[in-house]
Amino acid sequence: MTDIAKRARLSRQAVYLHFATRAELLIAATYYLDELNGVEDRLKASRAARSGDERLGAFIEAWGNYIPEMYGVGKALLAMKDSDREAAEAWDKRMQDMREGCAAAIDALHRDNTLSPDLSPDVATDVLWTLLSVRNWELLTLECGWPQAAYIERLSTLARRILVAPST
Amino acid sequence: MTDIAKRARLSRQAVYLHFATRAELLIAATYYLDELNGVEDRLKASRAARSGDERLGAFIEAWGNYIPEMYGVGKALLAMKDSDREAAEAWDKRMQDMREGCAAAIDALHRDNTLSPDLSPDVATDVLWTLLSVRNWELLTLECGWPQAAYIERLSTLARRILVAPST
DNA sequence: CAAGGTACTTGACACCGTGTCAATTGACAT
DNA sequence: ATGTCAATTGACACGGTGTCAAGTACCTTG
Repeated sequence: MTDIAKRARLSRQAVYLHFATRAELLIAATYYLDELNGVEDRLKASRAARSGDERLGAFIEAWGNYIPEMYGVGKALLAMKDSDREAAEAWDKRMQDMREGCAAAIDALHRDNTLSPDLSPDVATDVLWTLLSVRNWELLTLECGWPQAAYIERLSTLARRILVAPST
Repeated sequence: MTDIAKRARLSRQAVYLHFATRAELLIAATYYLDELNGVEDRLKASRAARSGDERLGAFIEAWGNYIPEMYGVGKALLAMKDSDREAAEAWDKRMQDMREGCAAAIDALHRDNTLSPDLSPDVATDVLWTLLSVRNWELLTLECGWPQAAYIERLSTLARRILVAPST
């Protein structure tokens, strides 16, 4: 909080006039960032895709490119998840929202009859959701050094290979 | 530290007579757990497998079943990774060791000529390493509710589908 | 101009968790 | 009986979050 106040050229106490707790501040920051980046619209765009396969690709691209934008605040929120109920709920809600995107993509595949036959929609959603987790992005880009573009591209192929039935 | 001391029926200060810092204690705990569970041997067993495919399966099973055993301490270590150099190094070392197991399995596939042709060994190792991360285990079993056996089985099929070239 | 409100300041303080230190105790071995 | 070792109690420093009180600077409105 001291650091944040400094950057804002405020006293630490003044920050508390705007946000009651650290968690609240971070959560507000995520909303602000979302608005700034027009995330809603970008995710909405992925819903326009016709085929399930296209939709999957569009969703991965939209979400995958969103991660680095929110990673700073996201990491801070994640770090306090274990000790702060408010932070945990905010994070989990975000992840549940994201999961709906996954479920929608899987559903589209399912309707197309292109969902890999040995995966139920639920399990497929679990897999996609986990594959696209922020932690995985962290590992692949920051630890393994994948450039962002490679991350998007490789995850798209990966997801497709796992989830989409091989075209006869 | 207070809680740990209580459980050990010691004063908090006495704990510091044995372990200089919280991080040191947790790290020692991981070593102790490893020894107790004979993890070395179990991982070694996976090296005996003949084909790359077998080796991959054995490794996933060994590591995947190791995760829940170390998860308690592992989580505590992970939680302080961002704020404690010692903890970060210990964790990263563990993950690097695990990565070697991944690399060995990928290498075996590569030698068998059964590694999926559109993946370089390095990228394949990155993918397997990420797939088998503790965070992914956490998401799939604790958040998605996969039973441990399902986790192992599904991850094996998943990994195989991603990494192993479809047999002509 | 005066009064009031608003945003902010400084400074003090409580609470919690980690880590340190000094003085003491009790058991055991030589 | 003496020394050593493991543990105890109690106090304290430090850093971070969150709270509170009192004061200030500025702006609006009557």
